[in-house]
Amino acid sequence: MSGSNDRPAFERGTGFLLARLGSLTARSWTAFLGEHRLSQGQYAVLVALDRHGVVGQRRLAELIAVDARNLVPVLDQLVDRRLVERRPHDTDRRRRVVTLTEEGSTLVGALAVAAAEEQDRFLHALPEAEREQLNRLLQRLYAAHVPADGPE
Amino acid sequence: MSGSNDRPAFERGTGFLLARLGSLTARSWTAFLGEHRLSQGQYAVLVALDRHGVVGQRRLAELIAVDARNLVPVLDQLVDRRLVERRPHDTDRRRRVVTLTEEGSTLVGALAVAAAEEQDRFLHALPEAEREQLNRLLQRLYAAHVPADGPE
DNA sequence: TATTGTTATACTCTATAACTATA
DNA sequence: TATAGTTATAGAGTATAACAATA
Repeated sequence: MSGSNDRPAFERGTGFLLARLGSLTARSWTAFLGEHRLSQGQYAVLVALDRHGVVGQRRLAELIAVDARNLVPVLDQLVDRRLVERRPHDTDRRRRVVTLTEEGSTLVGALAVAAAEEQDRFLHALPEAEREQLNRLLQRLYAAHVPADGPE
Repeated sequence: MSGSNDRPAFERGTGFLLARLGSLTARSWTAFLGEHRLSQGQYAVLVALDRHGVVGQRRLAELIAVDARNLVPVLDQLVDRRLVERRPHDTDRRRRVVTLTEEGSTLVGALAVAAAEEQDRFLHALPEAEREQLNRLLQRLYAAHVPADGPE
């Protein structure tokens, strides 16, 4: 007698699966990014900057759904490697504006193909149509939890 | 000029979304489970045991897709709270067999409704049909990465 | 030799509290 | 008074390396 009881199957609940699959995906990303000496958080910053251009740290933290405090050491490391720059804001002297350097931009571009292949490996169990379906659903869910691209 | 360039939108890639949404889901679970003094890992163990019954630690680690070494302290805590028991295997003296206690089983049952509500809150952006679609896709993906229910 | 469980250790991610300098 | 960035710190998740007991 193993493998069934009279309770709902939370092990198959969407929330449970999202958390576990997120963990597995993060592991996969970590292994892949480690080859380029990047953490998941660092890569998230690079990708977000590549898409959104110049932003303040607060806005950047929102964009990648991490806490602004935890963003500080991540940016420190990226600045050390000259992949991003922190510069003072033109008018608001509280702010420090973050941008990709030439080198950072090049790295994101170079990783693009390999990252796509890595993703394909992880999704190998799903045929193309289902992958697109999954992607659309995840985009909608993500948009509901992360503030969209706004002004400034 | 912000919000577009000529590169593929990795920020919207499935792997990226899975990792970020997994993180957000884990945060949501952590906040919810914290009210019951449970970590995500502890809850994963309880749920897995509730479904699969008596298993060894190696098999248990596989079932919830965590490393067997990291399972040790998690089980220690659960044993301290008398939610699970570790007992010697009947014939193989290397093994220690893990089971839910009466108290652990009761707790999982008590959390069932609240956990379902928590999940609904997180998925509020998707209508029912899409939620089921998402759940099916995630189940298939999860099954491809985690060994299914086997003998013993 | 291989397997089960374990310890020690380190890095990443996340969260709470409190501080500074500006607005 | 509120906001942008920061520091210190702690807990949880994951990973590598190495070990004892048993098969």
